[in-house]
Formats: sequence, C-alpha cells, structure tokens
Amino acid sequence: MVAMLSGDIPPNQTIYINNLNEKVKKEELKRSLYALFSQYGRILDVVALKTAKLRGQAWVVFAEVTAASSAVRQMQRFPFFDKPMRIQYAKTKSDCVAKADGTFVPREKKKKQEEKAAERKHRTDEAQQSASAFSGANAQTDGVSASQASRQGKTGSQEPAAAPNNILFIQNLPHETASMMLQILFQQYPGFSEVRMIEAKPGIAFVEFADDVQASIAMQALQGFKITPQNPMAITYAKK
DNA sequence: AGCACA
Repeated sequence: MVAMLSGDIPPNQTIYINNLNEKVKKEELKRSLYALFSQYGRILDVVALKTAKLRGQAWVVFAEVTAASSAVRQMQRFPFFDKPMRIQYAKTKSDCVAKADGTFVPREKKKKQEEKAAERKHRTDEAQQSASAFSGANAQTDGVSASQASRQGKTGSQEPAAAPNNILFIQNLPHETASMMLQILFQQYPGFSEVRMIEAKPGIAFVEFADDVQASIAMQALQGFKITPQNPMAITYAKK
C-alpha cells in the first residue's frame, strides 16, 4: 500500500497549508502567500488567523481546482520563511466559494450578535472583493502564469539597458515589500544567491544569481509579476 | 499537531 503523503482528502479549489512560520505577521504572511501562489492561477481569497488553534496554518482559495492541484504538487515542502510548507487540499469548501455558489449559509457559532446588515444583497462578484481585501492581486486569467502576466510595466528610465549579467535590478515594488518576500519569489529559480534592499531607497531591490543565464531565466519568469495590482515588477539587469 | 472564513 502506498502512503498518501497529502492525506486522502479529495481535490478542492482551496489548499490548506501548515508548518508555516508562526513569527511572520498575518498581513505579511497573506501577502506573501498570495504573491507566491498566484503563479498557479487566480486566487479568490487567502485566510490566515493567529489564534492558538490556527496559527501556522493558512488557506489559499483558487478560482480553479486545477490551479490548486498544481500548487499542492509543485509547492510541497517549499521553503517559505525558512520552513518547508506542508500542503493539502482543504477539507471543506471555503466561504467565499459558497458565497459565489449561492450555497453559503452563515454558521450558527456566533449568537445573534450579528447585525442583519449583512443581508444586503452584495453584488455577485464577491470573489473580486475578497481578492482585493488584502493587498495583493495578480489578477490573471486562468492558466496564464505570472511570467505571462502584464508586461506593460514601464521602467521610466531613458538609460541604455545594462548588458545581461548576474544581478537583477527590480523597480516598482510596493514600499512595504520585505526582502524575505522577494527571496521567496526569486529563490524558486536556480542559481539564486541573495536579495539586497536599501533602507533609504524603498521600491527597488537587487537580486543576485550565480550567473547571467540563471538571472535571465528568473527575469523572464517574474517580469511584470504583480505583488499588488498597482505594482508590476520592472526587472532589468543591474548596472555593473 | 492544529481545517476557517474577525
């Protein structure tokens, strides 16, 4: 009999992740999960709570089950904030999916302290609302990878392009971007060596690879990648 | 280890 590494949970468009680093703050955790997993398809929601029962765990809700399947397979044990992620399918349907389904029924857990204000007929695009509830939105069409997502990011520089080399220069980052988040994105590509950011210059970073070929592969993969909807990464080679 | 929707 073959051991089922990911348990016997049937495929679900939501993945359940544990063994997450509990020291990471909730908002950074959600943003990083969003950025990391949006390469597999459109994400409808990311849920993470820091209660005693739920810290170290998160749910990422994809628009498509196929995206969730790729994520379960390919990101298994991915080193995320220094800990290997454990990924399974979620056991139950996410609320944001049920809401889009029309099958959502509020749970009875909380007493009647709920105002009926929530009865308001929200527009049916709850998915979009939850996606923008946190500050990341690589609003890609399904099946389109991050690498193919909007390349229209302008560098705004009239400098001649630097010759290909092993150091990438990243511009147009949201000012709150943490270097660990960039490391998580770039370390997926072979030859990754380090991220450097300069306190006095928010919005830019340098990412070093072992050689220029490996740098160029990462550049092409992440060119235009949106950490937030307003921030498609503009990647060029660093001036040496 | 721990499967929620603050």
